Formats: sequence, structure tokens, C-alpha cells
Amino acid sequence: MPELPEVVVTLRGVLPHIEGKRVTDVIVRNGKLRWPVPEGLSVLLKSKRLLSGRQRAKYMLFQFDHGHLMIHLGMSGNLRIVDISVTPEKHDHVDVVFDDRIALRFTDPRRFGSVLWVDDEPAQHRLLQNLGPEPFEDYINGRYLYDLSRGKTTSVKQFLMDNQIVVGVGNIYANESLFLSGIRPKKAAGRVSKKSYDLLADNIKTVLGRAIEQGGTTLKDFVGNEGKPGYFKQELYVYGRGGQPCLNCKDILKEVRLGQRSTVYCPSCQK
DNA sequence: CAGCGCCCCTGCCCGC
DNA sequence: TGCGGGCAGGGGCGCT
Repeated sequence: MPELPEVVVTLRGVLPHIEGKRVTDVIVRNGKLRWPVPEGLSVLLKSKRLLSGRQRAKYMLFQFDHGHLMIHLGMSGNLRIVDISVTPEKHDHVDVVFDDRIALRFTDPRRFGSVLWVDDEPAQHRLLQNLGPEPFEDYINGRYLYDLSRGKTTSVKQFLMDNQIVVGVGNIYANESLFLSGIRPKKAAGRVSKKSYDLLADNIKTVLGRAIEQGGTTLKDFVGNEGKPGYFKQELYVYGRGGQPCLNCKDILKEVRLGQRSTVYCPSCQK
């Protein structure tokens, strides 16, 4: 479900309901996530006030005066606000309960997501310290991508999805930005021209920005703000469209695997 | 060190 | 209808 737009949409949807409120309890029904949910999270958070929330890469950081609750949605994770009277279902693993009887409910069938506690500066955390910049930073441009890619033999798609280069670009948006930029996904990153990277940098921002505006991309069951699905699916050119005609030139879109991920491109439009 | 596969896990869809 | 195989929006880690 979540690439950066879905994380942003989720955070925006959830935050107004809980910001400034006190935690009364944390209920962990299944703590076996990507990383174990820390023991004693409830003791740690009880009666503490949630000060603010922000996003870093695909992580959500909920700030308290003594640290941050750090949540990652993995592949199938979802975070929403529920009234505590709503009976938890099979994959509702964690509830952070607030003083007005609402809960921040973490659901994740595949359990690739994580719910962690960070004592000190989040940027120093081992899972965050090696992350590259956010895609909307001004200095993420063609020059930046071009310079970092020199000499790299890995595909431009995998380069783009490398969190040390730029964060937040997952499989959907990598496919889409490469299509819009006319770049073939399997082309070696080090052999892509400066002009192409100029286009690519712009298109990454355009695609991610537009996806956020549209409330994310709902493939299966993602719901963001106010329970609404994401409408960006309607604007996908290639992702999930292998074998179908290119919306630009009608040629049949090809689907290949790159780094174990499905990769779709137009053999005519992408060189 | 860069690059590549594996793996964590459940659900769903497809073909036999 | 049942079952096996493959695939799914991520990413850390170990190996070459």
C-alpha cells in the first residue's frame, strides 16, 4: 500500500484527530512485526501527550516529550482512527488509545510494517541514519541524480528506488516517473543522460505531488483521509498495465522483473 | 564496495 | 472444489 504519497495522506488523515491528546493505553495484540514491538510501550506512553507528527521517508514519526513513536507501514500496513468500541479484527495488531476514546489503529496482514520507539534524535536512529534526502528537496534535480549515478551499472529503476539516493519512490511511482521521462527502466543508471535525469527529477516530484493530491493510490484496500480511497490509480500509465496498449502510442506495454519487482514500460516511448 | 537475491508474512488469483 | 505456485505497494541483511 504505501509509498511516500500514501504515508503523507495517512499522516494528514490521522493527525488532526490525535495531535495534542493524551495516550491512555497501548494495546499490542500481535507484536511480531518486521521488528518486535518494544515491550512496555504502554508504560512508556501512558498519560503522555502527543505533540506532533511528521513523515521521514516512509516512516511516520509521532513526537512525545520523551521520544518518538516511529511507524512504518511495510507493504500492507494501514493506520486509521477508530472509536475504541469498534471490535478489532484479525490483523489489527496495535491500538494507541487516546483520552477521548479513540484509537490510532495499526493494521497489517503481512506484518512487514513496524511500530518502534525512538528515545533520542530520530535522524540518528539506525533505520534512518543512512537514508537519502526527501524527494521534494530543492536540490533533488537532474544534476544531483546525474552526479550520483556516474559509474553505476545498476538499472536506473533500482537506482531510483535506492533509499540512499532519494527516499519515498517505491515500485509504482518509479515505474510511472520513468515512463513520463521516456527512460527505459533497465538502462544502466550510469548511462542515463543529464537531460533525462533533468526530466526524471521533475517527473518524480510531479508524480508524487499529484498522487498526494489525489489521496494516494488505492490498489486493494488503501484508505487515507476520512476513509476515502486514493484516486491516483486513475492516473497510472504503466503500473499494473503490462500487456495493454500504451496510453501514449498504443504499442503493447512490456512487463519484466527487475530486482524481483514488476517493471512495466513502453518499448516505443522509453529508450 | 556495489550489486544482487533472499527473506520476513498473509491473501488472493490463476491454472490444473 | 481443492491445491500448488506465483505474485503483491518494502527494505534489511548477508553473500559474492
